[in-house]
Amino acid sequence: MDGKAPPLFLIGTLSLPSTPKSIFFLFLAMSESSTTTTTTAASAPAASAAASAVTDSPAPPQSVTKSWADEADEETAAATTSTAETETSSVKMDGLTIDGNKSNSPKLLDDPDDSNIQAVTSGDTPYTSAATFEDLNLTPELLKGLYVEMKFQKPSKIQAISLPMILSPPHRDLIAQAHNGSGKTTCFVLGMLSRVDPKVQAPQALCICPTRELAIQNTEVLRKMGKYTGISSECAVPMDSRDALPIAKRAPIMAQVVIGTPGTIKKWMSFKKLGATRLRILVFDEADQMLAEDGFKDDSLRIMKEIEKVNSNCQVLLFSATFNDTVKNFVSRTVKKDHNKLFVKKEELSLDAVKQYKVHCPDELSKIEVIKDYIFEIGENVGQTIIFVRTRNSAKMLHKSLVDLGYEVTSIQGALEHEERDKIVKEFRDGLTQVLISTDVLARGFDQQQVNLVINYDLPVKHTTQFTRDPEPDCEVYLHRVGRAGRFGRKGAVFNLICDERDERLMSKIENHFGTLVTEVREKSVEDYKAALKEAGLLL
DNA sequence: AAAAAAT
Repeated sequence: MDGKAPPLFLIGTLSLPSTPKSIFFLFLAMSESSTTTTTTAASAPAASAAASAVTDSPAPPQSVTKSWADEADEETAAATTSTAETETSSVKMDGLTIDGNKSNSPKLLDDPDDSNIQAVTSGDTPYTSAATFEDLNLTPELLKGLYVEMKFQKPSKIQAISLPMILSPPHRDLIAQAHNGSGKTTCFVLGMLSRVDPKVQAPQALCICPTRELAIQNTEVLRKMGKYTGISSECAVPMDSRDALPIAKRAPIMAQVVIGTPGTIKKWMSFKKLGATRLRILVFDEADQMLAEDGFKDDSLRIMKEIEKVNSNCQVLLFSATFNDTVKNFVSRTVKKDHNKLFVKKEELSLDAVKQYKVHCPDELSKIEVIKDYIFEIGENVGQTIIFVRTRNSAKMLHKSLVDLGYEVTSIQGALEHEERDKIVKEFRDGLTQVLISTDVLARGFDQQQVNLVINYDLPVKHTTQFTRDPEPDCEVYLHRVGRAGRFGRKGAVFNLICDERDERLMSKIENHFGTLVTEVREKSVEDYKAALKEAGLLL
């Protein structure tokens, strides 16, 4: 691309439903390939070609830890050299240092969207940021859903920028990154709903998600938002044993929107029950995971190919809060060449509204002590809590320990039966349970506004380096876990339980990666934890 | 080999 420093333009100020006073500045880069200059009341055009480059940061060496997670494991000392990805920074950002607003305007704690999004648009289509939902030419039924059902007032920042790109011809593919809890789901759900032709009774929008829970959640959001549109939808996740008619015997899917997990969608397609000829829009939620080598890459590409076979004009949307360099590079080659993209620098990705802490625990057992003696003591009144663990076994064991101690906690992990998973999530959503122990099955996307506290019982570790002497943290997963708190700008706190030098190094690598400071809590007294939660804004 | 999906 170009190596010139593109000029910057201030294109809009917006506010969010839950944060009425917030003001943000959005800078977009403009380059020679387009010269757009329309302006509306509170918005202006998004721009063209320019791009982003992100780099990773390293950190120090070794040690070993014993945890329940490791019990079933074998210690292999095969030292893997840290992943040195061949990153052709085909994209660059020279003059694109868009830190302008940082120094100018003080950050508001409850502002979920206070950082910059880099927009790179293809061709010369001018996009005007949407100041209101009315700007988007939505049907009255859909607008009503937004206002009445969803109780939205105005588009969030990512919505304001991405929706015009999604909705206006020529309906280019879009890769969009935005912060956790900033309203990505609304972007693609609204996109799907508004691109469906109500008169056509066939699948026209397809959304693929990494977990059953996310597919169900997204389906629920779509049904709520689309309540007045009459648009039909189907959730493609494995069904409960009993009332499930074998797919071979089922009638073809007529629903206009299908949201599901890769396996079931593949299955439906291979049984010719899910036709792709009328598809107009294909969405990958948590797209980086859906297209990652150790994720669902094969499934995703397979599905895309199946669609391409019968359909040449299906818009592809890729959404996630994280795109590491490797995935980002691959992903850009997966979609059509003239796609648009929105990216956030990784340093600006961690949520300022969620305060991060680390707690030193001498050993594995003391982690439980910290949880019950301190965090539970004061955490009960600050909302719901999710405790993340690394393995299914950890989930089971920690669950048992806490239940034996008399606490009411539940746990979820992929080995549970579907029904059981659904039940546990429902109980948590209904507020019947206060504390949920989870593997990374819920690390991404799970949206429960009452969750204010996240505990990393185990830090997330990259699987490939897990048994090396100096494992790498999984920074993406870390960010997603943290993002379970602080939904839509709410306040939150994370406690990372650190046990040994290995954990120390993981933690500091995470801090380096995001350029954030994780405050240490001295496990001395309940007062210290109270102070921490006060600082996080969760206690008075 | 983790977790995720699902055969």
